[in-house]
Amino acid sequence: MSEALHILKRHQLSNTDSRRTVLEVFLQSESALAHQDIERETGERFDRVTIYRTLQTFIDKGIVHTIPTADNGTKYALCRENCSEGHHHDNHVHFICDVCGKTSCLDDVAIPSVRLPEGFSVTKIDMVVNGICVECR
Amino acid sequence: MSEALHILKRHQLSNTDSRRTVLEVFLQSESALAHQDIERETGERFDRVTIYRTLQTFIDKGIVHTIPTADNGTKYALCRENCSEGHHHDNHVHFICDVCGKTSCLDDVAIPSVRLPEGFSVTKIDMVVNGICVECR
DNA sequence: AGTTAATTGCAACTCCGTTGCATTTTAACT
DNA sequence: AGTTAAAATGCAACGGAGTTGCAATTAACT
Repeated sequence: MSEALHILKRHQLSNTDSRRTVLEVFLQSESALAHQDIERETGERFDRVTIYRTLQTFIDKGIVHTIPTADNGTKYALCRENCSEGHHHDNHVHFICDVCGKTSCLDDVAIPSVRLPEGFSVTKIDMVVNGICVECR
Repeated sequence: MSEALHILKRHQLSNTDSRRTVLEVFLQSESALAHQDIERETGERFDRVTIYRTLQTFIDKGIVHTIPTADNGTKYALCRENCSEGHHHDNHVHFICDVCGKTSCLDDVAIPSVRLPEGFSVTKIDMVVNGICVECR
């Protein structure tokens, strides 16, 4: 059984053409993908709306997580750790290369803790680093 | 001379109704503002486009900086430190309260340094913390 | 194979931000 | 103050991102 199929099964998602194909695109990609990238990589075979809904389903199930981009867009990447339904554990730094534009999860770089002023509590932290990646330097 | 006027003078910006009014809104606000907030606070007196252009001018001049929001929007806040033309020094953590929704600059909370893998260089770091602010707890 | 529920595609829509252009306002200079 | 050139504004129109309702299609199960 293919990896993609396995993931769908594990999350009790029905095996549809678009879900399988979108998952395969993620599995073959090293960097995070924008909605447009996915449209292109799937060969324009699926409706925009279908891809949006597929992505939303994957997010709900903890299969992918989102990454905010500098221009107020969203990119999507597979969750490495075991994210559970409705709760993500993507406590890692996201990196955007200024040269190649690729967005990637630095899975091994944990977000450092930060001391907030008295009375503030934390539920979520996003850290996005821009710079030049190891490929482009 | 009003504070707003002073800021405009200092950055060699002509003193127009919209610029003065938008600046005054910022000066009177504790939290960061979305474009919509500014439209409302200025009494719908200016065209959307004018406000967008005014904000862009302020960003270019280092008067305000942007803050990404969770839903891929943008908020704007005055720069406290002296940002120079074309270069911002907003090296502080941004905080979004899950209860009141207000976005604010934690000017006193510096972004902690982070160790990236070998070969990666850094040009910019964004850190956005979600949680509950001191007012809402 | 047939039934039911889930998924998809299509059309339409909202929202955010941008661009071109004609009109108005500002600022600088008599 | 009046003139003028440059800058700023308002309007209309556009483009992209994401959403919603609904009818048609497909998957999963007996």
